[in-house]
This record gives sequence, C-alpha cells and structure tokens, in this order.
Amino acid sequence: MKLKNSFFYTLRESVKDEDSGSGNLLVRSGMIKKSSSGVYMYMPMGYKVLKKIEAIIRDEMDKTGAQELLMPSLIPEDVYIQSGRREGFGNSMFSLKDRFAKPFVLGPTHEELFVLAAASRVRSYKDFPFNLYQFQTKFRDEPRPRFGLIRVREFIMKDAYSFDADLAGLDIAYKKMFDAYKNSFDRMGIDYKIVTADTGVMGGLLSEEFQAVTEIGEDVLVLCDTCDFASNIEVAACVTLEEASGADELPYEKVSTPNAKTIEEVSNFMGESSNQFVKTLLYKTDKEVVAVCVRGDAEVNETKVRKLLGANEINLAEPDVVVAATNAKVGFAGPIGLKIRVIVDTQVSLMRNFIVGANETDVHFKNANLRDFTPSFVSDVRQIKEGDVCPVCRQGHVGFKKGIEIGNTFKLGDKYAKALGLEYLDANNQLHPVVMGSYGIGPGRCLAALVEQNHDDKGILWPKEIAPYQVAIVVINSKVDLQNDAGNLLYSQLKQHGYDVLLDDRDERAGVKFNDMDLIGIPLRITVGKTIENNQVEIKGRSDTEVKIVDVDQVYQSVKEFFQR
RNA sequence: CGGGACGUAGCACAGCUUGGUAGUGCACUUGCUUCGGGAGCAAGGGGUCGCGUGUUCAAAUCACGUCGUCCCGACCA
Repeated sequence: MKLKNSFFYTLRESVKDEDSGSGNLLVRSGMIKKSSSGVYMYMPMGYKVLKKIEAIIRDEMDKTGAQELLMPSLIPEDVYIQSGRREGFGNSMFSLKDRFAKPFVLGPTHEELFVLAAASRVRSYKDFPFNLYQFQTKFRDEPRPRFGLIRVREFIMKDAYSFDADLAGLDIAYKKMFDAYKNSFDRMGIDYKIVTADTGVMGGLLSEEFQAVTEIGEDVLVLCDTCDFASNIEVAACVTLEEASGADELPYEKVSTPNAKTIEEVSNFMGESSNQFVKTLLYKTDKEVVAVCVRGDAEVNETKVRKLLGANEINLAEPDVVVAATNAKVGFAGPIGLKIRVIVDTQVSLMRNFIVGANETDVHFKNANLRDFTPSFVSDVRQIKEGDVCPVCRQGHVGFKKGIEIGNTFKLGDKYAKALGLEYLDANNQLHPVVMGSYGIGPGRCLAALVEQNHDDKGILWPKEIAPYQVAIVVINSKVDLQNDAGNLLYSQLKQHGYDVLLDDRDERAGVKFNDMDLIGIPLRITVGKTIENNQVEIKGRSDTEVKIVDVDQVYQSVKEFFQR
C-alpha cells in the first residue's frame, strides 16, 4: 500500500480512555477506535492484522479436516432455554424482541446452534467424526469492559465443535484441535501457557485454557518450577502435607473478644498466630447458604466450593444473611452450633484446639475441635498460594503468573446432545447421545496480547507473521524524483516477490515517517534517502539499533534473509 | 449492582470557586522558510461547552434530573 492518498492516521498523544498499554498503542497507531464501551472499530491497518491472525487459525483448522461455516448472531431465546443455559448466562446475554414481541438473543457462544446444525446430518454412527467451525461475532454484556480489546462486549471468535460417537472418538478429535491450537499460537509468536481450568457455564468433562502471559492478565496461572503442572488458580488443587496434630483435645470455652472481627484483630488480641485460627465464611449459592472453614492464614477458593456443592453460582453472603444465620455481627461466625451445612478444608481437619467464632457478637471459642460439630464435607476448598508444594509432583513449588485467556478447549461429553436431543444409532440399532467437544480462540485477544508482549517506548513490535505489512519503504524526501522513483521501484519489486509492503511516500518530514513506522511496528524498514545517489539504501529491523547500507540491487536478497532468520 | 471522578474543537486539556466576548497545545487549511528522528513564522477554518429542566436581566460556570465515559470493588468462558 502507498500511504499517500490512503486512509492512514496516527495520534501523537496517548488517549485518556484506554487503561492498557495495548489498547493505547492500538488506538494511537490508528488500528482500532472505540465506538462505545467495550465495542471497537477495526480500522484498515488493524483489520489487516486481525485477518493475518485469522488466516493462521483458518489454515490450522483446515489442516485438521474441520469445515468452516457461518452461523447467525440473532438467535431465538428458546434455543438457550432448551439447553438450560438461558439462566446460566443471565444478564450477560444481550436480549431483544422482534416486532411481534418474540424474544431473541445475540449469541454469546454457539454450542446450541451447532447441535441443531449437526442434527440435519447425524443419524448413524457411520456419520462420525466431523468438526465444524466458524469465525463469528459474539456478544456478551460484560458488566465492566476493560483493557482495550481484552474484555469487550462484541468480539469475533473462532469457535469449533467436534462430533463423535463416543469418548474415544472425542479424545482423538480433542487432541487434533489441541495440537492445531498450539501450532496456531506458535506461528503467531505468542508467549503462552496451557493450563487446566474450570468448565464454568460450558459444563463438560475437561477444560484447558491457552493463556497469553502478560501483566494485565485477569487470570492467575499456577505453574510448578519442577514438573509441567500448570493450572488456572480456580481449579488448582492444594496438597496438605502437614501431619495431624497429636495434641490432646481440650474442652472448648468462650473467650471475650470485643470488637475483634478480623483474623488479624483476634490474633493480635489473643496473642496467637493466625494459623491457630479457623476462619468461617458464609456463602450464598443458588440453592443454599453454607459455611466454609479454612485455616486463618488461607483463603477460600470459591470455584472449588461451587463445584463441591454442584451449584451454578456462589457469592459471599451479604451481612444481613450472615446475621440471620449466626445470630451475631459479621466477624464472629464459627462452625459450632450453626444450623446450615458446614464445609471444612482438609487442612483444618488436621488441627487441634483451634480458635473459631462463637456465633455470638464479641465472642470466640478457643480449644475447638472437629468433634465439636458435624461438617457436611471435608474437602480441599482453599486457594493455593505462591510457594506451596506442587500438587502433582509434590517436589517442586508453585509460582504465579498472570494470563489472558486467548483460547479454550472443552471436552463437553454428551451434555448438549442430551439437552437438545442429538442422537445416533449404533451398530446394534441402539440410540446414543452424540459426544461433543468445543474449541474457541479470540483473535482480538491474540492481537491485544501480542501488543502487550511486544512493544517498546516507540510503539508496537509485531512478530513477522502478524505485522500488517512486512516491509516499510520510507522515502525521505518525496519531492526528489530520484528518491521517489527508487522507492516506487523497490515497492513493486518486493511486492512481486510476494512481500506485504508499505510505501511511505507522504509529503512529511523524515522524523514523522520514522516515528509512524515505529509506532505501527513494521518489522523491516528500508530508507531511501540521499544515499540513493550512490545507488544505496538503508535497511533496519524494527528492533535493531543499527542500520545497514545496501546496494539497491541487493535489497531483495537482504529482505529475504531478514525474513528467513 | 455499590463507591468515586469526569464530560468544553479530531486528540489532550484550561476556563467553572466569584455567572457577563469560549481559550491553549497537537492535528487541519493557505503562504513563506525549512527538510534524515514528531520544524519555524504568519494568516485561517473548525465548538448544540453531553442532553434536559430550573434559578437569573444574563448560565460552560449555580441547582436538580438524565445520558455517557473512566477508576475501585462486585461480577465474568
């Protein structure tokens, strides 16, 4: 593309609106523009990057034999009611009515429609396996969009769905997709980790997330320093290595603890360390109110509690709920004498003579023991901490990193097939539900993650495969015919060799052009200036500090070498 | 959904306290000079001051409402 007479702009100053480095750089470089909260326009340069990312994914999908199709965004609400997910998504679905007041939603994900599509074909076990995918716009009414393209309300997703007769077939299909995902992210040049994760509203048997490692990540990744254990913190198991305390169980007794509500306050007041305490938190699920007990220095992992109870939702109980359940002000809840179910963390079950709230304002019990109440569950419900022993190898210790979820693969099993009646006949003429997998990649998030991971104080540093243009030819003075002609000649020559080339032939000062090319992050720059009088131009990689002087007829060779290395 | 802040030209902001001619920098147009890392000078164009209602002789400025945006939290494939 030649910049003169083209739609191209950059902003010199950063925008107030953007709360992330990538969002700011993408807006400043004229790649995207915010339309409303969490909704963006992709401008030509940004769209070009997006299409390159899509092309890589599409290529990898097609290689697995998956077939591309396109679903609508506008979907009758009934479809999600049937699958039971209308409630699960709740307010995060955009919903609307047509002129006859019939309810529709804008699709947040498309398992249901793919099941309906598959139903037109699936009759027999001979119809498997197959895999369908699309690039399509999803809508999710996020309560708080943020970080540029990271958390948005309208976004393109590549979603794929595999259909098989049984779990063995699903395993094969899943492995294919999993490998295709790895290939895709490797080709994009993203720094990522694969972690096991919660299945969330998707349900199913297994979920693994592809997480781009960046500081602004919203997920916490738990990684072992010794083995290859990697997990989203939501589902990271904790090992309890402590031995059960051998201490004699003493009778529990009341202790007055006026105004001491938090663990810190009580432990200061009583002069005991926080790991002698048991913290009791009340949670409200969609079914009940429960109490969860963890050691004073631990935190509750809400996902583990939710899964243990088979609940869809879980929230810390509001103060009035706590007061009603404990007959005490918030801060004095304890397991003894509670009328609701109590969940005890494994670590707590090994403690003796611990301190807990007494369900009476300003009072705690000391010397409490497990025998003093009846837990409904003793289970791992605490949050893993940095430095904890790895739950898999039990040798190494875990560290945390922050990540952005750029891809997710699910073994769904027969959940959707059962809900929506997608069945086939086996060789013995028996009906069975179809076994599915679903696989998503967010190309916009990949784009944003790449910028987060690859930039400097001048702008973006696109990986070679992703850059909107591979080569930028900067004509220093476009009024000098010699320079202009040479620039145009190189431009058409490199294009003929298949390179994506940008010719900066604008009537701007050199500094402006250099800064713009750095900002938009073109990997290789060719500068045509005064040296053209000696038939020479300069070549410089975006992240190089030194320029190379090259004869004009050697330019193609140098470019080729640059992209091969 | 709770708490806070902000809304004035394409972008970033001042003006508001104490009501009276709408301003600055960048960007844009024209001219001259300049021309290898975001040029200088000069002359210009561009504004329903988010929107509505009220108070007032008079509202960007005060009051109330409303919409939008951002931040913190809650929430969240």
